[in-house]
Parts: sequence; C-alpha cells; structure tokens
Amino acid sequence: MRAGPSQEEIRRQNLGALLRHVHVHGAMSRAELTSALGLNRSTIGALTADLANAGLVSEATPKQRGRAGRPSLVVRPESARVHAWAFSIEVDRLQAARVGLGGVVLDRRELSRPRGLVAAETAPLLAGALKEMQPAVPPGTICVGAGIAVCGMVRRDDGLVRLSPHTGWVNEPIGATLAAELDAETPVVVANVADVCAFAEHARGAAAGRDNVIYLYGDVGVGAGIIAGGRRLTGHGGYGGEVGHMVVNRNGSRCECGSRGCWETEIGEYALLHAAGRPAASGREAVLAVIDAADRGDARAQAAVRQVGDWLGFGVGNLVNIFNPEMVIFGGTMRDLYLAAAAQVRSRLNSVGLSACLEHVRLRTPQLGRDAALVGAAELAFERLLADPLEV
Amino acid sequence: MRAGPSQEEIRRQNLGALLRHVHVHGAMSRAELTSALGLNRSTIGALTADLANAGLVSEATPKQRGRAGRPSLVVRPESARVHAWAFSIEVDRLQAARVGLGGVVLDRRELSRPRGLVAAETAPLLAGALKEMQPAVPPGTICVGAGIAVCGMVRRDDGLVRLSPHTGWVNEPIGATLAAELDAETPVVVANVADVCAFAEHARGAAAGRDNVIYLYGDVGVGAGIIAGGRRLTGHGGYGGEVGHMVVNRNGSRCECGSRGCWETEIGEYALLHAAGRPAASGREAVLAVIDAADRGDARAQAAVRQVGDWLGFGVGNLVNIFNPEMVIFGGTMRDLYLAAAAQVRSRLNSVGLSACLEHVRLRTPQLGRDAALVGAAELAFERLLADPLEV
DNA sequence: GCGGTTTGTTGTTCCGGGCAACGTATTGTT
DNA sequence: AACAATACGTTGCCCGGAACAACAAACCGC
Repeated sequence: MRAGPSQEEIRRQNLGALLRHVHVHGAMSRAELTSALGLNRSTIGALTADLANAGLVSEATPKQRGRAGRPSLVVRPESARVHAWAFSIEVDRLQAARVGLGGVVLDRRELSRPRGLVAAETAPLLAGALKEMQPAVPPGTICVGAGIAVCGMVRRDDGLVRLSPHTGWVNEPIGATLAAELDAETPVVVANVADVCAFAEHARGAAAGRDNVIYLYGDVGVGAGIIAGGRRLTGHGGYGGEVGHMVVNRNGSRCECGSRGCWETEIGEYALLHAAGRPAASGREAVLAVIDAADRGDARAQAAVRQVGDWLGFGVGNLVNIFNPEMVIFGGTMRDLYLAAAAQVRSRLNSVGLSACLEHVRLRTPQLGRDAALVGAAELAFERLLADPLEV
Repeated sequence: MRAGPSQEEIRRQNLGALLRHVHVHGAMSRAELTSALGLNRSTIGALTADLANAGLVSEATPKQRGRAGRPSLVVRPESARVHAWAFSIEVDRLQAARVGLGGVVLDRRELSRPRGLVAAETAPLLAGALKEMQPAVPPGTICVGAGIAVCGMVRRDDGLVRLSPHTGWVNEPIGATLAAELDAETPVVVANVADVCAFAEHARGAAAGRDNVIYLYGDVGVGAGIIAGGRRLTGHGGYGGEVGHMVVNRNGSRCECGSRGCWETEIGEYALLHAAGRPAASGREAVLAVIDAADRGDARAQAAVRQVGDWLGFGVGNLVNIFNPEMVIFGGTMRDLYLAAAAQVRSRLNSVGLSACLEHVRLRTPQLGRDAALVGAAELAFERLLADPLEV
C-alpha cells in the first residue's frame, strides 16, 4: 500500500534498466537501447553519461560500419573495472571467482572441501582464495559485493544457513563470518544454490525471458529455484523451493531431515547408487559411472536409472500441477539423470501432470554449465548495483 | 527489461494507491492518507480532487471532533455509486452479487445449480440474476466490470474454463459467453475460486499484510490460491495452484483427472464420506453430518475425520516445504475439516514439514465467511480501476 | 561534393511532486 | 469573549526528469 515512485526513483529505475540491459545482453548501441527501453534519445544520452561518469559503462565508436546514417555509439559494461566476488559452497568442494559486470568470469579458484568444515573454518578458506586473486585486480576497480551459493536452507534476512543436512551445517552464519573477513564496505549476500542457478539461467541462460520456471538442482540432496511471475520465489523466511523434502512415498526410507520418503530419498545421488547396488559415494562421478554402465548394457544399472527417472518424472509432475511453469530445467546431477532417463521422466510426467499444465512445459538442461552457481552468486551481488547504480 | 515508469504513470500509481487505500481500509482522513502514502499534503489534495471529480470518492467534514486543530476532511469510497458485478459458479449453486467499492455487498442472489449445465446455459442464469438486481441500481452509477469465480482451471488470457471435473466442464468459454450477455463496455474477468478467495483474504481478511500465503479451498475437489511475495501466483497459463492433483499416494484411488492417488482423492468431500462409510453425496451438509457424528462419539466417523485430517496435514506439510508460507488458510469444507481434526493436521504437518519452514506458519480459517468468493470476484474487476482510476 | 539518412547534442517545454507561506477551522486558556 | 496553540487545506513557486524539436555530425551511395 505504498505510493508510487517519486521522480528521483524514476531516474534510479531508468539507470538500473539501462545498466541491466547491457549487463545481460552485452554491449549495444545507444540506438538499440533507445528502442529497447522505449525512452527518448536524449534521455538515453543523459543516462549513459551518468553511468559512464560513474565508471560503470564506456562508450566507443563502433568498429563495424556499413549502414547509412551517423553511427551510434556502443555502450559496453566495464566488465574489467566493475566486478563482484562469487563463492559456491558445495558438498565436496568450494569455488571462488571474480565475476565482471556482464557476467564474465575473470578469475577463479577451486578447493576440495573436507567433510565437517563449519562456517568459521570455511570463511577463511574463501577469503584466502579471494586474497590469492586480489593481486590480479587492476587498480581503480569497483567491487560491488560478494555473493555466496550454499547447498542448504538460507535465511533471507541475514544469510544464516539454517540447515544443510549433507554438509552437516546447522545455523551457520556464513554470511556474517565471511563479511568479517572482508572489507567492511563489501556487502555479502547468501542464497541457496538452486535459487542462484535459477536466477542465472533466468537472467542469461535457458530460461531467459521466461517468467515461470522451475530449476531443479540435485546432488546428494535436491532443491529447486523457482521463478514465478518473473520473480524469485523466496517464501517468507527464504526457505522456499525445498522440493527435495516433498514426501512422495509415505513408506519410503528415512531422510536426513527426519521425515520419511522425501523426494530426495528417491532421486538423490544415493538413491541411484543404492538402486544400482553400489556403495554410497558422493560426487558426480559415481552417478556418471552408473549411467555409463547402463549405457553399456548393465541390466541392474539400467533398472536403477529407469526407477529413479520414474520418480523424477513423478515429482516434476506434482510441481508442474502446483506451479504451471513454462519450463523445467534439470541441473546438477539431475541433468545427467534426466538425459539418461528422458523417456521415463516424460512418460511419468505425462501420467501425473494435468493436461492443461503439461501443455506448454519445456524440459531443458542448463545453458550456463559449471559456471552457473558462480555467475548466479555474482548476480546476487550485482542486484544491488542494478537497483541503484549511482549509489556505488 | 522495460524502463521505469514515466511521469504520467507516477500519477496513475499514486491515484491507484490512494483509491486502493480507501477501498481496502475504508474511509479515512486526508491527514491519515498523507502519512500512510508518504506523500505531501498538497499532493494528496490534488489526487483526491481528481478522484472526487471522477466520482470515485467523496469528501466530508468529519462528524467526530475532539482533537485540537483544523479537522481533516474524510475521504470515503463511493461505495453506492461505484460497483462491480460478482459471480460464483460452484458445484451445486450459483451466486451473483453487486459489490460496491470498498468491498461491500450491496445486493445478492443465489440459485441452485442443476448438474450438467454448460457455459452457454449458465451465462443466461447469471445475466438474469444481474437483470433482477438492475432496477435497484441508482442512476448515475459507475460499473467497473464483472468478475467470475469458478471451481475449475481457468486460462488466464481469456478466461476459458479448461477443465472443471466436478461440474463436468471442458473448455467452456464462460467469460466470453457472459460478456456477450452484458454491455459491450463491461469487461469480464474469470479466475479460480481458490485464487479469488485468497485474493480477498489477502486484501481484507485473515491474510491482510501477509506476503506469502496459501489459501486452501475444498469442496468435492481441492485447489489453492497462492500469494507469493505479495503477488498472486498464476503460473504460465493461469493454472497454478492445482494442489489437489499433487499425487500423495501412488497406490491411491483413481482421480477424475485420470491420475491416481491425487491429494483430493484423500481429502475431498467424497474421501471423508467414503471413509465414514456413507454414500457419496456432494455438498457441505454431508461433510458437516460426518463431523457432527464424530463429535457425538460415532467411532467410524471419528476414525474417518482422523484419517482425512492426517492426509490434510500431510499435503500441507509438502506445500509448506515448497512455499515456506507464513500462513495457511483453510476454506470451504477444508475449514470444517481443519477445525474438526486440528490435532491430526498439526501433528502430521510437524512430522512432514522442515523445522525452518514450520517456524512462522500460522494455520487459520477465513475471515470473510460465505462472501469471500463474491468479494474476491469483485476484487478482480476492481483491479482494473485501481490500476488506472481515471480511465473509467 | 551532394543529397539522403541516422544519430548525438542542445535548449525548451511540460508534468508531477515537494516546499513554504498563508488562510482556516477547531481546542484550550485567560 | 479574546487570544494563543494546533492542525490542516490551499496557493504559488521551485526542482527534477523526460519528451520534443531543431540543429550538428557522421555515414552512405552516386
């Protein structure tokens, strides 16, 4: 029930819209921006002048000439001079990267993650990777903040990791801990991996331009990043999208969350390994090994892939009925599983889903590859900049 | 990726915010509006002048005096002069009402609905009820449109009822059919009952001010109206919230949708009657009879209530994990069931739900009573007015 | 080089909200 | 009853932001 935006907010929003446009779509001419944003030439000129003045974009005469008329200046994001730090905390590894405006990964480090590491021990590792990358940062650059993707439930207000069963974290304040290791001016944002990947794919990946998307991310556990009506679904505390703990089988096996028959006990990495009669080993390699065996004709592995693929389609069917998305993206090990069992997934999905909801659903794999989590984490940090470009 | 609002849109939004405020919170003084909307006194003055000029609000010197200073003019919505038509199509009855700005039901009619009535036969009945109410409409009134609440899946773009299993409708263009019966200028909006009730409870009922809410509506079938991040979750085609067809029991009984073990086969009206060993009779009375019998000590009825209540808590637990809402509202026969089996619901919810998601969930019953669907349907029609008050 | 075309630039206009000064209606005090 | 105090409506002015139009600049083809 708030009033509409004031006039200065118009400027903020227009600056943000322009910067976001070149951030997402890459360098483009002022003429293109004029038609894309629906603003006047002179307004675009004034906005780019402000942004260039703040060091966020640069203008240049285009190399490629050929059309009639005066060539339009090309506005490009200052990818090298404006960046965010991005971190990803996964079950068995840590990633750190410097990501430039425009979503380009400028530098990166990867560490294996020993089991049982709490936040107080993890933050120094991340900060260390950052310090390692620091010397390569050219002078005069702008850092807009840091984003962390965590495989667990993250409280939106303060970035506390409430629960991350497969890393063993309970109430770990990773955001605050890392912030203490960094400059006081560097804001730190934390979110769930699935949410972050969904965000990235929605901004510049497979889901670009789609307003209702479910990004399913699987490793040991399963979570979803959900875009509903063009906006991220966070829920009240930030724990939305915990679809891995949707109970699909009341007689199923115990889940680490304490319940029984959660979806992730049927489609998580361990489920596939168990069905294939293999030891419970974490990591994508073990999953790929089963799929590989199935490809080579191993009957037990084939049955396991079919069974787990069936459960995958089952849960997706439920989600499709609840959300009526236009796209479902399978990320993490769900990608491999979906590709190996697409027939089962589709078939079960078709039997569970309502025909109206199935009508426009596309099943896809991510486009951003292994960088999705890092790009998405950086996107979290960039969000502040895009909301108010001149405040930095 | 659109640009921010232009200056004229500021005016529209401020007019809408002011009108919405008095529409939702009732008549209030210009001074209160000034602080509520955060606008200047002079701006509020100009806005109310525009709205009063358009006949949407009226100003009056307040009756109640007592505080020092010049008394502030009271702005009240022109409830009698500005109205919408509201309709509700339920399994066994039809409702029609004239609802004034501010959400007051000015007049209403109720018809029982014979089974097997298609849209082409229903629309004349609704239009007839409207014509019956027409003579009581004072001259010079403004009608902003008509809203219809339907117990079925509604395509957002054109209001086509894709599927309503329990009324037997398939691809019935109720919106277009009713529009043809009315003035050409009266826009008709159609939506699902649960969505509409959620909208109403969110605007002025139990969920006022809550941004993440699930409104569960049950009769023969079960659907949910979902508010996520303060906005209605519609999904891509408008079919979002079909939680009744979330499969919770793979070995369950056949559902009318063609699948097996849908949630509504476990908690719908027939489920309770079947568990209680009674004939499948539609309508709230049959449900209340079972609950009444359970209250009076009928062991079989008690077991039925417990069993269905357990399934109710089970599904709500799943939804709580997926959406992390701050409130779940039980409407329709779900209200009676929840009140009768609150212990089972809570207990199963606690065992299925993740503790972080359970933390701030409140379980509630609706505040708007039997008028919820009509008020919500009217709200759909008012939405256009509130988006651009002077365009009418 | 010249007209045609497209775009950047500049000065002007328009619109909407904030602000301050003033007028007005009520309460409380002497 | 007269006065101050209080709170509000009203009016005129200012400022910021975008649209618009006129002009200048840079490209094309001939």
